[in-house]
Amino acid sequence: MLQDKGLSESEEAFRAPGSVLGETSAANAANAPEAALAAPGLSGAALGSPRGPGADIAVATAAAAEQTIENIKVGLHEKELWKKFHEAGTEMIITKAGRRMFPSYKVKVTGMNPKTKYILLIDVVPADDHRYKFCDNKWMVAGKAEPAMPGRLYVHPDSPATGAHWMRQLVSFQKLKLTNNHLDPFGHIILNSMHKYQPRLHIVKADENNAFGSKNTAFCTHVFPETSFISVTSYQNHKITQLKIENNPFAKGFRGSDDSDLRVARLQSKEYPVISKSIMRQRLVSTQLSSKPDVSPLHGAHQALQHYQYENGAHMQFAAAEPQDLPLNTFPAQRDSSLFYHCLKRRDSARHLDLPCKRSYLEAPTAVGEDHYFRSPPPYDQQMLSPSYCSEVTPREACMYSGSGTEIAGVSGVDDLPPPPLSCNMWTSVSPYTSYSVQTVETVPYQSFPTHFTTTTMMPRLPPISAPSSQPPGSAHFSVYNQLSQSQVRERERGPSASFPRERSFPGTGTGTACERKPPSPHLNAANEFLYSQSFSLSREASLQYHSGMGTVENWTDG
DNA sequence: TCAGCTGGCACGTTTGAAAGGT
DNA sequence: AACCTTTCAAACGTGCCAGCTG
Repeated sequence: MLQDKGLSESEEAFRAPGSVLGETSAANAANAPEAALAAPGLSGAALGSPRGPGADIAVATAAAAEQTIENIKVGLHEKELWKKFHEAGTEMIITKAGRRMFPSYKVKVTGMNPKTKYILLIDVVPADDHRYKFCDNKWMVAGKAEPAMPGRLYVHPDSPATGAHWMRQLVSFQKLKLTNNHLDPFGHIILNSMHKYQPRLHIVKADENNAFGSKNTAFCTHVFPETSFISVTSYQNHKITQLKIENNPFAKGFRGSDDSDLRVARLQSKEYPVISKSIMRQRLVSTQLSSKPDVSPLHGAHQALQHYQYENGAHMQFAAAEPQDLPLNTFPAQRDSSLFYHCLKRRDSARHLDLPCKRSYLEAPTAVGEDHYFRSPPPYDQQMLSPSYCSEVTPREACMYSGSGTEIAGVSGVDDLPPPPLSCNMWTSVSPYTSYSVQTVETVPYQSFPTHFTTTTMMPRLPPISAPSSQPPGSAHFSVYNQLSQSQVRERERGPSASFPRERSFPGTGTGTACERKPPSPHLNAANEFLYSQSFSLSREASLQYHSGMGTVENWTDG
């Protein structure tokens, strides 16, 4: 199950002549201008940064891991499609029940050690601290961002798996869902509507226990700027709607009757609004209901039919075009690309690939259920303004110790705060994207993060626990379990012998209450902890220029 | 008043199970 | 009995709109 079920693109798509991947390499950032590296956590030692006693040993032992990690390259699948959306200003619907991303996040990974196990996970971090509104066919800043939502991680269900497994074919995060439900029990990524976000892919080397966090743990982070998006509860930009309808197979019901018509409709859409089937249907109903008595009942239907014909490109003129429906490229492309993809489809015959490590991943009891090494960070503004917070906190101080908050006394603004309960909502992603390293080759009008490397942290820091978006009291266990996807929830309930069934979601009812659920995957916890730790690790080296998304963990004790 | 959100709807896709054939 | 193919139905994902809400 390398790919989420339902994924059918073949790896040949990446091998076919002419196919090109937008690729990032943790090691070769400087040599990959097309790559957008971000959030790198390069070992400070590799850059000659000052370290405390013992750090050199840790760095030396991590060298081997770095060798592997830094060779990993990640290519974004369907980069062209992503760019299409990006140029129009990608919007992602968020719903209470959770909505998938489209285009879905799929990558091709190369350069892994075939025998080494890795954990792949995604988080979605705020791209800035603005709230947006769609006005005059373009996105405009509408104020300051609301407090960040719990920065959940989406761990690929195959994790941990060998490099050979990951490299075998596309790695799909198709099942990742976005929600605006602050209390979402399914582990979906929680976002604020009308905010801009940036997904990030993290590749973490698993240790001998199929977890990570040991001394040699290394990781890299890959960011594709074209995958940034603005979360919405309903589409704002008509062009995005059309792109979704045209490209998402699930939205075929809103297309024209056949491809040729669709193509014409696409051409027309540049100049005239496209009236979808559903609009036609609903207009038909409303028109029939509201039509004047002296008008034939078919009149409305006729009008609606005309709309439908226009949608299908049967006519070249449409006088009733509404100005607001005119597509407008609110985010003009900054980079002309000739990238081309071969998008082949095939059934994934190995849909239910069962990894020996999966069982432990799914069933192993949590190794961390206590609040022993998380501390609430200062509020975002403090993070941004406080040099001590950004640059003087070590991972050990932040994460490796249990006990009192005095161990992170260097963290400004946290001393007065009680330690938060351990939770998978230990947001790894809360502070705006600008707060950590990003190398963006291309710039986008609404992006505010720097277009060149300015190193700060590997991962964004925790939000203030006083933030309104924080977990409700006593929800720690609940939150921890939240990291499991619905399928994982069901999988757990089916027991270890169960195969991987087709996923069914049960919004609202779920498959049990939070208190009935089993402990979360240790990997999920570890993922948060590990990545969170790196934020502090790299904060310490804020003055350095990083060119690789790699980091090491020193003195990690996995639970 | 209005921007944003929610719920219900219809449509097409996906997928596992069942049925039938080899 | 085992395997493969086809068919079917239910669940799912999607965009749409009316109505609701703060």
